[in-house]
Amino acid sequence: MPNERRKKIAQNSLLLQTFPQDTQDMILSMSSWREYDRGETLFLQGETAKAIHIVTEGWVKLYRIAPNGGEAVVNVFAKGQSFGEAVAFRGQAYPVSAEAVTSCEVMRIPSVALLEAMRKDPEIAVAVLASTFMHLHSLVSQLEQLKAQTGPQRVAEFLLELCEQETGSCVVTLPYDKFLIAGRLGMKPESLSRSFARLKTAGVHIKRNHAAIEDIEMLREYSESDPVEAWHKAQ
Amino acid sequence: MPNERRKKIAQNSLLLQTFPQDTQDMILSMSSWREYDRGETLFLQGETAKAIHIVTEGWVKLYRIAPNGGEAVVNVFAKGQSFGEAVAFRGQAYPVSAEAVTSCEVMRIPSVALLEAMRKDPEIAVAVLASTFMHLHSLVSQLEQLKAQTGPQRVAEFLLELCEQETGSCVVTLPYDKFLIAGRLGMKPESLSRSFARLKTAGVHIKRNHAAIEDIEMLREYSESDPVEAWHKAQ
DNA sequence: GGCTTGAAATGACAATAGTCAAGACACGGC
DNA sequence: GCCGTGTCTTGACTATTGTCATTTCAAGCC
Repeated sequence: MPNERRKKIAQNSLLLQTFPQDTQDMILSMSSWREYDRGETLFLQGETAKAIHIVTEGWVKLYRIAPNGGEAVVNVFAKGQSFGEAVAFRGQAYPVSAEAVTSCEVMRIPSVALLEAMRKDPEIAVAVLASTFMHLHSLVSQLEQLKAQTGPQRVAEFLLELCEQETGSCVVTLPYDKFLIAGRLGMKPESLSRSFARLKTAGVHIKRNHAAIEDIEMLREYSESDPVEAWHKAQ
Repeated sequence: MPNERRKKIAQNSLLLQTFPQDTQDMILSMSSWREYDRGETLFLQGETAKAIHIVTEGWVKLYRIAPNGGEAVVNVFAKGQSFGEAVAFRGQAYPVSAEAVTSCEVMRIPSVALLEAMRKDPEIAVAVLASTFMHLHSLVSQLEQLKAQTGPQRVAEFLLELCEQETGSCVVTLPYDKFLIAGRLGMKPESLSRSFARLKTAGVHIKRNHAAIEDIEMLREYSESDPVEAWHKAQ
């Protein structure tokens, strides 16, 4: 396999990119890769964490099964993103389960490797904290969305995060199937469908797994508007 | 003021309790205390973080104002709890705002103090990461609740977290006013009222700011049951 | 081409949660 | 005790979301 490619992706990940070269090499030499098929489980909630994961290809979802059987998608990670930093250090139990949503390739850094690096260079600890903070921040954003925005507004924000531009119009590709998108946004697939239908008046047109956005700024305005106001706009 | 009491609470906080004695002393000597009146702001989202906070008396809420004006309560902290660990190290901007919900007393640890401690003893970094992980975990739990449980079930779980026992019956005191509880649980005060009414059939009786739980296990079963099932029970 | 299959959209209905307005209740001041 | 204030509860109504059944659509296969 193209081992160099993997290394490059890992080195450019948010977690490792700020580390000095020799530390990166040390960590990479202690890590392993594994490929997963779509639907395969990386780990289950409750299992003891012994490694940090970095996605080098494909998509991985973190989810949680509530005691009542409901599934809550906590996050979906793409190439270059890492997860499990904070939990691995203490050998604690994963609070979530992880599953491959496409066939994918994941790098496993044994937590002892990072612990060792942290002992040598306290700056590494700060870098790990910074990376953990990103996750914290993303969870806070999700909470805000769930508590303070309507369904269609959450969908609008999701689409906005996918496009790279700030203004104008663009076409984005939906990264995974609608069932998963719905889960990530805390709604049922049917509600997602209806939300897409609503967004037509805000200049969004869905065709298969592509979404055409007429005017990014208009959509942003919609996602940031007052729920009652948003309703009138969508009539 | 009883400075000894403050120090004791801070030392028993989840963040500091695992630190060696001399590190605790060093950190405490560099910290300051401040009192806040109900409603006063500790900091606003977007401000640069320079310190970690530990509540030594009263209650502090972290909240976020969405672009559309909606408020989302991210968490409410009691005596002995700390927040702002991950963000302070990088001098990043707070992702949330903090406000005193009762008159309270808060200790501020300048981030330089902890950075210094981390440089001396890498174990400190692991302790800080563990503490950050607690926050991460609590946010994940909240997401699960919001996405996979009905209103009354979330209220039931909130009550269960307040009682210390695992079985039998007990009376818990609602720690802050219902408006704030509603916000924390992602609902309007009216819905909270109705949820309480529903929980009567699950053996919960609200009187002022006290909640009497007839049978803790029965309530847990209710909070963990399937939403549709839960509805039949509540009829 | 016609068939099967799975994902996605739609419609009808039930249940949940929000909004607005009115009423009940405790607490403090006088 | 009485009254005002603010908090909490209740009721009526509306909007949103979930559920279930049905239909549409596109893609793959023989």
